[in-house]
Amino acid sequence: MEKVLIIEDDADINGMIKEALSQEGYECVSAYSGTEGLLRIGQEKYSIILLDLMLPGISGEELLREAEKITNTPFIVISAKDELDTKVDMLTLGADDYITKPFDLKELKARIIAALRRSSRAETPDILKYKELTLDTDSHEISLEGHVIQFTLQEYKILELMLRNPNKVFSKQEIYSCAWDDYYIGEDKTINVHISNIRQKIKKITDEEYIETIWGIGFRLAK
Amino acid sequence: MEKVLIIEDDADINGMIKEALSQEGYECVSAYSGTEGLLRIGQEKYSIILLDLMLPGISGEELLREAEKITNTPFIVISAKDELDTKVDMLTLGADDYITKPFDLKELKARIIAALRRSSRAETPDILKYKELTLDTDSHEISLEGHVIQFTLQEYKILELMLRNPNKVFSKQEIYSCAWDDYYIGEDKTINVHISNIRQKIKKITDEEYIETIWGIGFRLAK
DNA sequence: GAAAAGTTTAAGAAATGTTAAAGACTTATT
DNA sequence: AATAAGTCTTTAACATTTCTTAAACTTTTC
Repeated sequence: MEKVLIIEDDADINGMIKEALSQEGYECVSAYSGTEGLLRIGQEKYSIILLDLMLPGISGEELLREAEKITNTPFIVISAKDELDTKVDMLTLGADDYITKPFDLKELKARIIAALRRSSRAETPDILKYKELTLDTDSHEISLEGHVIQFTLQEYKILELMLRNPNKVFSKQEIYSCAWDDYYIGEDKTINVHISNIRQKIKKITDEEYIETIWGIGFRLAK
Repeated sequence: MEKVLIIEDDADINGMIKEALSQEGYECVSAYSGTEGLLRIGQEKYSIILLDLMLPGISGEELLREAEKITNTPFIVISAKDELDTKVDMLTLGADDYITKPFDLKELKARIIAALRRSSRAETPDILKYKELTLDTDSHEISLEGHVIQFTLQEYKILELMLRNPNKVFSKQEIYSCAWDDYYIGEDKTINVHISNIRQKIKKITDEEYIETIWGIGFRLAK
């Protein structure tokens, strides 16, 4: 599902946008200040970000400049009618599109669709991170503290599964059915062996624990 | 210099846009009907195309559909204020952006700049290089350390695919559907054979490895 | 301390990749 | 139209890597 971050300090407008987009099937997250927005951008990957220019804390311009360093998510800038010159600058600076207040929700939706289409066309790789562990879905490479580690197919799949849900505890059944595209049939030792092998490869580089055992339940990324 | 095609039947508006953009240093060509527009698109490569929806001859929608087949030039659709639904469709259909009449020339310029920026970001170069390997998409020639190597069509397509995304690992399915313009049907040994043949041709010139096998996943250019 | 659950090692089984060669197919040439 | 040259696909034997299983060992829970 497409995840949208709405950075807008006016709670009414923020809520209205959220409601409208949620109805269309988007998953929405609201941020009410520039600093909060930046924080959320750093924590999670969004499909698209709606950014109001007038913000408390940090200005929209600054936010855009900062955000560009850490993500390539497309931005749609929202601003009042009288700031056209600023908007020209925004587009030049890096926003993907802009829209002026008051805006028609239909138009906003259309611009979101267009921006998402453009961004999917550009095809950007997914990069998952957890502590010092980085997984690049494009190159299928996993590196730890800068060192590339060679993982086998199953090991890779297990790590990808965990990195996509950093807090979730996975039962062996879940790991099996996800990484093997198959039903789970009794013998569960296989997964223990793979987990063990992953741990050993990680141990060669750092002593820090990356996979935690939850007794009787399964495994997850270590806190 | 950026070349702009303006497809707009109203001579006054067409002229006004042309004048404004020419002042900014764009080279403008005017077309006054859908058919003329399509003709010009076929004849010459434009950086961006401005398209009025209400056209004599052929509708803007139809034109867009036809044009998409022959070019990847971005379109900005221009239309009257009351056709918002149509515009939503336009964006979904393939337009890069839209703007409603009456519009501010400043805004039009900004949207042109944004569209050009996006398109330049997506643009692919004519000559792809990786280490000592050079592929010229124009002459369809591939050379290694200065020596031209004769590759067959399929070999060429596989190499082109890989050179366009130097880090990505390509599964056999991906290679197949890209180089064969066809769906993937089971038998996967074909690709292994082509990879093998490519490697042999490269080996005649250098011992350096250019294609790497990622077990269980596919192939990619060697680091 | 016994039972249950998890870890590790090692070896054989299974899956996947490589290469060479033959035949099928396509295209160019006479 | 026949021949020739080149290209693509399939087959099959072989090589390599990865996966699973089994067994011995360790840790946790009750």
